[in-house]
Amino acid sequence: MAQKPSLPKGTRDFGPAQMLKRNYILDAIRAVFRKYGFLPLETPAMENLSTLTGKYGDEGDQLLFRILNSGDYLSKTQVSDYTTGSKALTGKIAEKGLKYDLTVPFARYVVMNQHDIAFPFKRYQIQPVWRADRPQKGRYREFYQCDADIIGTNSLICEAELMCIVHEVFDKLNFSNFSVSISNRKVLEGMAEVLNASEQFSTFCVILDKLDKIGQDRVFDELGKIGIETEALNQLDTMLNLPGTNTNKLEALKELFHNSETGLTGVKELEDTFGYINKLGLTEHNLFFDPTLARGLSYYTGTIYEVKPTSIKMGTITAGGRYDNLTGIFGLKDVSGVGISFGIDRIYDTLEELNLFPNENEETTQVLITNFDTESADYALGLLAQLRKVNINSEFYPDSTKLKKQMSYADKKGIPFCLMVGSREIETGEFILKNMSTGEQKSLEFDAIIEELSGI
RNA sequence: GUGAUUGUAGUUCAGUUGGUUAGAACGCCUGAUUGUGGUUCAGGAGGUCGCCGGUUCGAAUCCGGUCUUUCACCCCA
Repeated sequence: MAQKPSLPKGTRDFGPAQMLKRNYILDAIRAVFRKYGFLPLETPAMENLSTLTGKYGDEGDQLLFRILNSGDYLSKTQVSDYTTGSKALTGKIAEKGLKYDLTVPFARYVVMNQHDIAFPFKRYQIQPVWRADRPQKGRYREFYQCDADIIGTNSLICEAELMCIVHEVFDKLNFSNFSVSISNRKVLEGMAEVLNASEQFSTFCVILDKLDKIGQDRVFDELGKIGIETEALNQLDTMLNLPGTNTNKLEALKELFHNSETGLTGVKELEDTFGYINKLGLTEHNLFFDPTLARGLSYYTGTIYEVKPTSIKMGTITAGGRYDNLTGIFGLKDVSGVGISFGIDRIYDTLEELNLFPNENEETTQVLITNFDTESADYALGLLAQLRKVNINSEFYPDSTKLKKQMSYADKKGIPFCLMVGSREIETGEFILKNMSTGEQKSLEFDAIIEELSGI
């Protein structure tokens, strides 16, 4: 008895209709990455666990998919490993894991190839990653990341260029209802200094990050619980709700940060970044300095930013930031990088919800030649070859079944034209070309048909 | 990892307090139309009610387990 097939939890098939749309997004992203001078890179699906573990925190380690060793994987274990618990045991029976993101394998690659790489190194990478998370809305166990990173320079011009990339990609996709929030981790450190909470900086960020989710009141409650005083919270309230333009906000922060060197550096970096953005000709309409932005704790040290759609309810669709010491964990110190990651799955959902996918698909077949019988099939194959020679996407129905079935196939596949090549047409040298959307048919010589089809 | 939730035809879903042969819409197949799709009409096929076990004279329905779906938390894209 046949068993019902199924997919592993959190994974999906992408059918032809979905793939055409996904490729539409990926092509746009890839084209812009190339335009800005990024080179492609791919790394293996699996990495040594020693490369992956310890880079994403304890939580992250638990979310790694581990690959069971090949062969007699129990040969290196003892009964005591089993009784000690699964952690001790997995270390001995699994040496490899599926990659968790693209950034750590990239850092591993840069360190391994540091002598061949011309710095600053600009690479883009579009690959699936895997997390053993419990799936939910917008979260899968296998999903794609589209990353571009510049490593080996501190220049804030890179930040500005990444902002241009964001705008250019979404412009290419005819999507304009998004906003970019940008901040700098040094600004957050400045805030923590003003609040006298530098010691608890990472806790401070975790709580602040919940702001748009649980609201300022509850965030302040939690901050109060970790010992931040009411007076300090009043100052924080001021900092988080600065009025005016990006420039106004940064100016105001300078006053508030007069005792925090780190904070002032952060403000300066943001000012410089905005300056470069202007010089690159990008209007700031979709770009906002947001002092409440607190994402990306793990390795970000400077600029941080994220992009969200404004007209619909949707999480972050693109994000990134600067990391000063990611290669340091593999032994290459003082190499700063900054990157961007487009979340194609969420961009897909956004474009779908806003109905922004183009209707026409160049990739689908333009014309279907119908199959009447063996003799006309031989003739039709010659015409098929000629159509393809002039780059008209075309196909020939492989079986000489009823016309009804063949045309129904063309209809379902969205093929705009059917070409009838039967004994009558072969005799007269005029073939019937049927427009499937209007139902109109013309009897034309083959040259005229090519002309008709190329003129689309 | 924690707490909920879902599963019935290819798809989306009905299915009463546990009671005879589990239904609908859409889709699919055949014909009306032997050289014409998308419209219309007539007919037809299609189900281990997720899986395993339990309660019962009797289970799609109640109970337990398991897998799966979706959602929230943790965390993250």
